[in-house]
Amino acid sequence: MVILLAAERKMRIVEFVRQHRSASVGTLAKEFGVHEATIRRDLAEVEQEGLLKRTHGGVIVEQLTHHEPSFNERSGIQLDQKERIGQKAASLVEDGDHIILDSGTTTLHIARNLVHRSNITVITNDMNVAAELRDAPGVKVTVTGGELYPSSFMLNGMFTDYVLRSVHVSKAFIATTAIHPKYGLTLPEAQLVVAKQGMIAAAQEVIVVADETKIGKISLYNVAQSSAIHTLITGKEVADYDIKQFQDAGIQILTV
Amino acid sequence: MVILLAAERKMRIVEFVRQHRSASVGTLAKEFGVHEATIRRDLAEVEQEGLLKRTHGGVIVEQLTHHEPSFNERSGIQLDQKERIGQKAASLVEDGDHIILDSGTTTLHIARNLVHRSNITVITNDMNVAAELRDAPGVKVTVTGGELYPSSFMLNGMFTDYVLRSVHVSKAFIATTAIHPKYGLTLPEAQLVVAKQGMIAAAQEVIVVADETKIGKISLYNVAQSSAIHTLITGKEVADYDIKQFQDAGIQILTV
DNA sequence: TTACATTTGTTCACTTTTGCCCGTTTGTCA
DNA sequence: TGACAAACGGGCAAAAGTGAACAAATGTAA
Repeated sequence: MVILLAAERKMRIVEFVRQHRSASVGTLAKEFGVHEATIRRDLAEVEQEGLLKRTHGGVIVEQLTHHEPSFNERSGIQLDQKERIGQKAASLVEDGDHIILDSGTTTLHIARNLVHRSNITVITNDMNVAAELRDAPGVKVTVTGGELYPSSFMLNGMFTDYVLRSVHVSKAFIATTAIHPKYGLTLPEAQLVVAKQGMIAAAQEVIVVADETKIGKISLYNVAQSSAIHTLITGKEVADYDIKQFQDAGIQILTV
Repeated sequence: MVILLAAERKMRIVEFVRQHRSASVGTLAKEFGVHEATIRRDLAEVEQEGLLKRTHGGVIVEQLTHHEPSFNERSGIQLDQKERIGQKAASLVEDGDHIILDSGTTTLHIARNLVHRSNITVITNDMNVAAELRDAPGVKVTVTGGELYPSSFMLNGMFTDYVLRSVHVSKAFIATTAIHPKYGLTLPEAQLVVAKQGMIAAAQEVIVVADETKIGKISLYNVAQSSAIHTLITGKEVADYDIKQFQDAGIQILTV
């Protein structure tokens, strides 16, 4: 362990915590080879300067007050239902999970409900979802990259596909405009098919989130059969008849 | 150990500390073969000149970039300078160009000046830059992807590097916290080095944008030598002496 | 050479930093 | 809620660093 100047150690602490989002006093003490009491004294000063925020047991990065996380707030339609779906979906995420969040307004609501969680890694192709989770201390965010779709925040293309082929996650939350018990997941645009298929292939468990208006719909391009989908989360407005159809297709359906 | 004149030793101390980011009195004493008391006297003078900052046990480089950026960026002068640099940089972009825009506040100003242009492709690792150009009808945007840095909009990591290795552009606009005529482009954080090197390698013409406060600074990690940089755009506040130094190093320098 | 100024090295009293001890506070879990 | 362990902060002494005074070495000029 190289001995550092006190001033430099303080700067490195700030760097370290910014990279790791948070750190315990013990971790920092071991990292820099000094006594825990010394770390506490350092942290007191660093907090005084407003760079980090002290908590019991360690530090976290100071939550910036200007809460302007997402670039844009759209979608008034089905807002209440989407919010309920987002909350339910987020509750399926366990600490330590690595998940994929597809681009969409419903998945954005999932992100909002993950802000206060800890030790979660999120891979997304939506800049809005990424921006929402940007300051969440317990959430690591990876953006897929790719071409930015005009007047949206979705990324798509060969780079997106490459990243999705390079990862493996426990759960993928997929948004869609059409899901049908027999024909499965379909899309109106061919360009988006590969990315969604990549997400499905990268996940152990595939969870589709869709409000009532998407249920029973069929679009032109086939993305995935019903058998590839494990769970569907939708609103309680959906008819019992439809629910039964999905259950018969082997899909676990959660209505909220 | 070569015996140095006092004045030269002082200059060498400044260089040494700038390269190492910090140094203890003992290290410097051994390095220059003089007594610690002599080093202390030197440091007192050097600090008087405002070149380095004294701490208990040694010295560190005055980290304007770490503690005062919020102040600097809010200060109207700096903002004005960045705006001028952004405008000038944007004027170098020709219709049909494919360019890389690095993450940073100055490069964000470049993006703002590209909104009304046509037939331009922008590759960026900054979600803010991407969002700024999102609705520009004549600009295609590709985001590199990667891990999202806490409290910023920068993307970094293996996916960023992969994308940068996969593209070729006519011009890359690089932001930095330190550029020096002799030591070239340097960074305080090791993790960002590969991405910047990728941008430089992907471009036919490398253009560094840096306001006055970055000129002549040296940070720990080496990114690129001066010979790899074609053009430097900075504010007219920069001293003629510094300008000449960069010109002698073969860098075209534009002051606005 | 001598006289004098400047710089460097040495010593020492003083200050800051650090590690450790221990009583108090805080978070967790049954 | 109460018990328990972890974390905290204040006090203290050892260690490291500092500044000032002074001596020694070096440089300069008559």
